[in-house]
Amino acid sequence: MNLENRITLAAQSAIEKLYGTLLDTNKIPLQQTRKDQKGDYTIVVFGFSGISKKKPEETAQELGSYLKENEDFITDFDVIKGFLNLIISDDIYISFLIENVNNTDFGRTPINPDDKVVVEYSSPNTNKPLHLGHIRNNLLGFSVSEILKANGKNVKKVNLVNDRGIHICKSMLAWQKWGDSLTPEIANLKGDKLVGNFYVLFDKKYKEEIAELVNQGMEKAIAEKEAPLLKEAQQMLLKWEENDAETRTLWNKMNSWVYAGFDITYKNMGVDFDKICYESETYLLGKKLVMEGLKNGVLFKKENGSIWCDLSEDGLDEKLLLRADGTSVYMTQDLGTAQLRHDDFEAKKMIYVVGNEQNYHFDVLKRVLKHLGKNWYNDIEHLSYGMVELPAGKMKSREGTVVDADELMEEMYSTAKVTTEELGKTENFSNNELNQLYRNVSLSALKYFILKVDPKRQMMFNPSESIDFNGNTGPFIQYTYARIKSILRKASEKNISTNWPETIDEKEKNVIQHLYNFPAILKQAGEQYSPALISNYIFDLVKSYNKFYQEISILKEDDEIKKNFRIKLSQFTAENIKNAMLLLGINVPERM
RNA sequence: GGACCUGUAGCAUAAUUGGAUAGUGCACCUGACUACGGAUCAGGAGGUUGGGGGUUCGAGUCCCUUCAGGUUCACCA
Repeated sequence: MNLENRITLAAQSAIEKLYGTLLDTNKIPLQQTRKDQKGDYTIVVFGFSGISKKKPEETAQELGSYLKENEDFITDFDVIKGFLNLIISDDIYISFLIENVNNTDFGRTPINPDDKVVVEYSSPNTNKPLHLGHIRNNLLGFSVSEILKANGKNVKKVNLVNDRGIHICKSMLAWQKWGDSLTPEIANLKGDKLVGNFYVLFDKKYKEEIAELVNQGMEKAIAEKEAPLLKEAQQMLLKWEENDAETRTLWNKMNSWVYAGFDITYKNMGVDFDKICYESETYLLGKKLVMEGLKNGVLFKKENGSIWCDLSEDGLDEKLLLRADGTSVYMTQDLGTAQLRHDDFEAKKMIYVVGNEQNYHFDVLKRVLKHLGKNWYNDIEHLSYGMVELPAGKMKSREGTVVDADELMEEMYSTAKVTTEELGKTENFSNNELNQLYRNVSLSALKYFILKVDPKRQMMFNPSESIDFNGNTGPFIQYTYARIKSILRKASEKNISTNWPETIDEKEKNVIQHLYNFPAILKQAGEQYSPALISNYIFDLVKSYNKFYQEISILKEDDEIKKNFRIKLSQFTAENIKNAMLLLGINVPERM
């Protein structure tokens, strides 16, 4: 039984004895005592006044006296207004450490194979390279998957590649027209970058056409629809859906360039997938579902042949599901994808890691599924995260205002190299090891920087200010880990005592209290899909350890029992830092 | 215009889900290495939680109102 339960149970029986009322334990508000107050746990007694018929302060006093008297793990208490602060016996913390120090699965729940969860993330378009927004998506998806695994879920990580649609045709068309048979090899360029350039080129030429049409006296809105280039792209999409051999060959070729490019980026980022799906494989199923829906009368057809879902009863508009020319739209694909995923995995939850700009889309998706009679529509969960904003505003690929993923990681690497050369202890490192370390440190800075922010929040990134390596950062945590490991290397042979101290110092206790909270934090992070909770936890743990480290000697302690205890505490802290950082997809180096 | 989201110190972010004097990091100022690794630690300064009202023992958190920003409402994805 954990400490919180022990306290609430003790309080429950105390209240019954004192006031004759049996309260449910979840009606007893328990929280950790603020750092600036004396005590470990606090019972908030304002709500008990009705039962005790006394002022909150008196109630707290009585309750505190009773608990101190009758519970040996509560050694003292302190009352401030309606707050009853309890002081817990050191024994509890000492034995907690002893019991868990060798538990490498501390806080984790064993995986239950039946508790299946699908996490979809990344989901790039194959017409442009990955940028900072994708980085947030990838890191979140990967980390949330790890967190769910640690909470016992059987997680399948899925990448749904958006490989078809008019936008893909645009870059294909541009390459066909002006590409001059250029390949990534000839251009000496990553495939995704090359294709992205043609997407931008299309947009440029398209805008030129519009300008010309407007010059000739056409209205801008009409010109945007009538521009020959757009018509050509639409033709191409039609040919693609008709399985035209030439179009498909070009499509396959250009997409394979992009995939080769993405693979490099994913590898550098350290994310991976259990399965890669392609929308080109699901849109037909989507079409089928739409036709079924039409037959069953839950959808309707307009005069021009387009098919719609009426969501006015849900307080929304009509939603297009198939165009008049019979080609599918984004929603069509997603219907198919959802069905396929539901059938394939039999998952209890299907989590989509997608930006909050698509909140409406997922709302509609679930409602359409409901209309189609898919009673599992509620298994879909949209993990909606905020946009990454630059000082200049939103990133737009077509306008070139993006922070490229590869370039950003490259810059971080250089910074890590400079910093490590200046401060690191890397004598004896081979070139290979150095390279690994720079990569490790730079990725930790980047990943931590992004994951420490609550996913729901929009976050700010200023490319001209490089990401920090001091303070609340990944490298700071890595440094603490490396320093502990250094101590442990020196301590390994001297560690002989098997006895434990009877009391501990305030600083030691503080570290243990943080460690003690880890399982609860992990659980909460799993419920809220929030890596930020984990990163905040690690930072607080590390700070408390550093305070302890700075003030209390470990290896120079004469008392063997105390020394041994402090080594164990350091060992457990290091292990926990390592495991918690892995939940964020970050590795910690033994030396740096 | 309708719908949804977000406003916390110069910047970036927390707040145990309604609890105590709103924490923390960067940047700024002061101090600590003949030390187990100073990428550290100790201290200082910096706040009307966008504004106004309400609910109650108690509000950054809930309700109303107002201001500012963002997203979305496509035969784009």
